[in-house]
Amino acid sequence: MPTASDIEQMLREASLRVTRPRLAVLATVHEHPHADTDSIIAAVRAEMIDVSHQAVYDVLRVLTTAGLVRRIQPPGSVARYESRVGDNHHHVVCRGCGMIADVDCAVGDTPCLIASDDHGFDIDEAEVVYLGLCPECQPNARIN
Amino acid sequence: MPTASDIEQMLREASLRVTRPRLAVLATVHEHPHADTDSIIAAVRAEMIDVSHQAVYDVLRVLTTAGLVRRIQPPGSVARYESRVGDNHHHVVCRGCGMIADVDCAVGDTPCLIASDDHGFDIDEAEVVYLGLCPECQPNARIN
DNA sequence: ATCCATTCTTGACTGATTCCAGAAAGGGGG
DNA sequence: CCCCCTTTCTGGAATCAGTCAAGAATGGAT
Repeated sequence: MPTASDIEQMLREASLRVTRPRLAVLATVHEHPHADTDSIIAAVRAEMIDVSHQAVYDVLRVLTTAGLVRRIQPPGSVARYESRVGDNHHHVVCRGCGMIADVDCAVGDTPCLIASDDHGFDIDEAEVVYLGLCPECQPNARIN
Repeated sequence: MPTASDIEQMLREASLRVTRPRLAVLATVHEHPHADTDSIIAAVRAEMIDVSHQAVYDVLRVLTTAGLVRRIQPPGSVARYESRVGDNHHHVVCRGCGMIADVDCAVGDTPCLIASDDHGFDIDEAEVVYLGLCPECQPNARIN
């Protein structure tokens, strides 16, 4: 887990101003992977840091643009953010409880970038979402 | 393109009541792949069929549950619907204009169902979204 | 220390989707 | 072919995530 000064340095390296909301939000994303915006707001405020929800939305957009966090949008869920960037990894989403876990790509570094027919598109990224049941939800599903 | 009676039969085979809104919505999804809800409402009304937007939302949910249409939610876009179901195919989304095209899976029928570490999840589906630029948007991107 | 651009706050607003309750319509059994 | 019950449709209001706008505050280069 990065320290407060690590976080600060990340901001500086991205040529971003270092402000209290940014430090708090970025630290929170590192502490709570896959958190949605509301959870992030709650977590930041729990640290006794007073921020408007607007500021959090702004900061998350800026951090995403700067590549410091990654925004993921699982089907049927609001936007979530994570700090793991730069490696091409994907996600499993539980159909039962919505839990999200990271998975590395089975094939290679740029795994699914090969579509059978790309229709002339210039493809630069592939988002993969696996859907299934987490270990905890599997027993419940069998009962029904 | 399925005829009106094909559409009707699809509904019956799914044990769904045959109603005007359902016929119209299902036909529209066949005619306009990747349409969002608003476009579907507009297209249905253009056929002089008067439906409430609520009915369209209902019908789409019912058809999705019955497996007659598939709901897709590209990042940064509202929900869209398509009639191609049952085959495991994916989508390319253009970063420029938002256009969506179908792509078959490069690897096989159940392509990316193999995650390197599945965390104990029971995975039954993989959604893949390729992001890039469509042929039309590529020249514009180069200018910037 | 000062100044300007950037960022934050407050509060209102949009747009997609859902909830609700009553009205209407499908279709299997008679 | 008709009736009744269940499912579906209508219209309106509500919710929820996310965005817009204008003014106040703050970071950091000089």
